Amino acid sequence: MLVIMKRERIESPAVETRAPGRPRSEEAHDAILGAAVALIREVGYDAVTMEGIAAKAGVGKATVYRRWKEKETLVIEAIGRIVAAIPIPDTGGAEGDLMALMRAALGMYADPASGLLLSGLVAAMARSERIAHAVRTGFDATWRAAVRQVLERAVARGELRAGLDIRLATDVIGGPLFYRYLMSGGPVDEPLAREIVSILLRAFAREGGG
Amino acid sequence: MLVIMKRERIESPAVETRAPGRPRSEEAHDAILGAAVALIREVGYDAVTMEGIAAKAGVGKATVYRRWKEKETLVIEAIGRIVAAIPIPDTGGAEGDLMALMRAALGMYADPASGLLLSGLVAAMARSERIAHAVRTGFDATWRAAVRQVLERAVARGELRAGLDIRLATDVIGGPLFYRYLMSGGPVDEPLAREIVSILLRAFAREGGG
Amino acid sequence: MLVIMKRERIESPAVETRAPGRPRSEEAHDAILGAAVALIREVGYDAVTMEGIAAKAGVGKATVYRRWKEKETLVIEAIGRIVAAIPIPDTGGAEGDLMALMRAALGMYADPASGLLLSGLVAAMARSERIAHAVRTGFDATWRAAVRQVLERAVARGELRAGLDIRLATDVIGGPLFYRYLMSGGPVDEPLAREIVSILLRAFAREGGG
Amino acid sequence: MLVIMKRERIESPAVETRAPGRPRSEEAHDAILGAAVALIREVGYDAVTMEGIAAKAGVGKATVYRRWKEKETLVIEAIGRIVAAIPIPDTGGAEGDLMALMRAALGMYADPASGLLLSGLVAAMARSERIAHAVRTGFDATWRAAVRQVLERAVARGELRAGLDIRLATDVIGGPLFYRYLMSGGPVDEPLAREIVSILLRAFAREGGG
DNA sequence: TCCTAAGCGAGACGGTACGTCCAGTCTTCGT
DNA sequence: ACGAAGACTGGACGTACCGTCTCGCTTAGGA
Repeated sequence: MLVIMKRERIESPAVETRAPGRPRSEEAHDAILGAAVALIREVGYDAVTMEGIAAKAGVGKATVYRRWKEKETLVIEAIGRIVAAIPIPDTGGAEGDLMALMRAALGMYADPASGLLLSGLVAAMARSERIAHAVRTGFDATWRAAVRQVLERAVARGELRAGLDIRLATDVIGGPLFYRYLMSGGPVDEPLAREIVSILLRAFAREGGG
Repeated sequence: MLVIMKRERIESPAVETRAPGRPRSEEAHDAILGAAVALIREVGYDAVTMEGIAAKAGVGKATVYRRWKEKETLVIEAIGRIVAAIPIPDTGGAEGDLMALMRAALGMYADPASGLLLSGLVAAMARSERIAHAVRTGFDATWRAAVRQVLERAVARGELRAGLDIRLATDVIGGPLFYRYLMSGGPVDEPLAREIVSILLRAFAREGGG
Repeated sequence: MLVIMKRERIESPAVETRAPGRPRSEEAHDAILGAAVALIREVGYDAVTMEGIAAKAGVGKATVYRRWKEKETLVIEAIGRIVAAIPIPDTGGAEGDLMALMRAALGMYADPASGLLLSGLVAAMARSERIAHAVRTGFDATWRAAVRQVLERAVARGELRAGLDIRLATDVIGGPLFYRYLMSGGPVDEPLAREIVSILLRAFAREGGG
Repeated sequence: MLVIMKRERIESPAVETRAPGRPRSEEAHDAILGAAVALIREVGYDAVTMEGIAAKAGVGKATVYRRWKEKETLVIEAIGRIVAAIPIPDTGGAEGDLMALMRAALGMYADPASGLLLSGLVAAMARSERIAHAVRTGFDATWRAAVRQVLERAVARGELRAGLDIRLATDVIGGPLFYRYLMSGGPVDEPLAREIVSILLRAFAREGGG
């Protein structure tokens, strides 16, 4: 699952030594990243062009290339910007916590821009190991961390059995939504979320429990 | 989940009525697809060009564009050639049947071409409703039909509870593999498959059953 | 000078005839030539395509190529169709005859289609000696013959001097209109015609004449 | 009549204000025109391709298209390079001056490239008002200005009658050569020039003069 | 205060591929 | 044995980007 989060700069010039000459403009930097994010959401990954980004940012192409050696590098960083902080819920129970997480995910899928973003991302990941890595250590990791924390708390409370495979559980929670959204085209909604949480709870309930 | 089938042409001329004029050359068609497959293997997905494909196939560019409106469509179909069909298993038990299905899926994910195929497909689907429809009624529907048949048989045998949501079950079976393969990057292997089947069987077991 | 006729007869439907499987080759022939003429007038020589001609004639490309080996050959023949019989005037005097000829020419220049036709023709002549020959022995020759006859009659009547260079006189009559129309862009009208006739009469008046 | 002049750029960027950005390369410009001229000579007008020109000039296609919107415009300008300027003669007499002008024109017609140049120009003018205007205010105007000056001097000297229609005289001088060269195919030579000058002098001689 | 290095927006540069359009040829079917 | 339809190879067209390279200018810090 991915829920987009806040991420810091991936590529940056070494700023340790004081460079001579005019310093790089922080404004231009932000404008470029902002334009890239906007274009990725608007037209999708493939249709984004460096010229379009530069134009939208009101910046010369050279200014873009001075900071990012190639399109891929910039897009990776831009993708990192498309983040939502995902609050880790604490409702006191596993079901409540998981549903809160699910609702955050549903919110993302409900955004019409997400289809292009997600699919473009997936295509880019398949083509570039660097992009794949950026996405995995970026917003996917954030989601997984949130799920992990919720699950561990549930284990600690005795709601779920100790030793459950957290990675597996995470994929079971997020996978069906992802698959439905991108491939099979069914509704990605609250009932689906509820069913999945229910399946998970049943499957990983404390032994001898429920 | 999708397991690629025969050769469900995405772009195809209406073949209902006998067309006048010279029919399209099956040789040219095969040569183009063959050249595309060869080039994808040689230089990789991104570096494939329509001009290169036409040249390697010994064919005019117009002949390529007559069949595939755009590069993406052709490349997707070419990659689809690499992947194989899925037989509907009948081992006599739900677990055996589901694992057989899973192994077919694992086989596809194990093919290095699949990442490109799947991600290209996903990106194309997000861009084009036509492609999305073709994939959903083609590749994906085939997989879903196989799963449905296996599940219905299990219900008939009393292994699974009547009235289970087959669409949901299908997404729960296929989603985690798809998600792991394209997004989170974990292993898509036999243990994962076994766990998922196990979760499903537990979640949808006949009520009161063991 | 060339004088182009207003020739209709572009369409050749007339499908009333029952075809027992015998060639209607003459119809196709005429339809092709008619379509070629129409297209030359409509869009100019360069923009004419064999496909356009075949389509407009309601004929397959092969049918066109069966009769004319290449575009040039067809266009040559089509151009030959765009000729008008130019009536040789006989007003009883050189000035009247020449002005009658002039008015025929002015009529052609007044037709808006003539600009494209003429310029296309000129370009085609420069490119192809065969086309040049066709044009020169086709409608240019018709014009020259008319002028010649008028001038010879005038000589016979004693209005113009014997031994005048008829070719020169013809070029002096036709050249300025042609040049103005195609190059300098001035008006090609009655006053111009009158002046030219007047110059010619003065220049070639019988020696010792008025 | 036209005698091609200096280098009256047909397509040119607005040069009034200092443009931002990298200025266009004069080297590239010359290389393109040079390559175009060379190819026209080598393979002929029709067979010239923009790709060939760009390749021979060692230049990207975009660099060519940035300067000339279409093939025709470039080729016309390239051909214009082949032809030289026309000096305004001053021999002291109308006949001498006019014959000097005529000889300049004959020189142009004698150049084998001129047929292609002229016909291409004419075709382009018929297709494009912009090109027509450029040619009329460029090439053609230069010739007309020279003729005008010669004629006005002759009027001032009393050799030709006051109030003669200069535009008419210019067309009568240039038209027959142009027509003969492009259409009727007769010789464009000194005798023709001499006859035309003679006709003109007779037709526009000072009244009562001899 | 001026010098120098590097920044800036703008846009041209050489390339490569795109998707379209014809020329002239070939192939199928129907009449 | 035609003729209509339309596919075939080949190759130029004009466009759009890529990543690089000037241009004339601005913005600092250090001399």
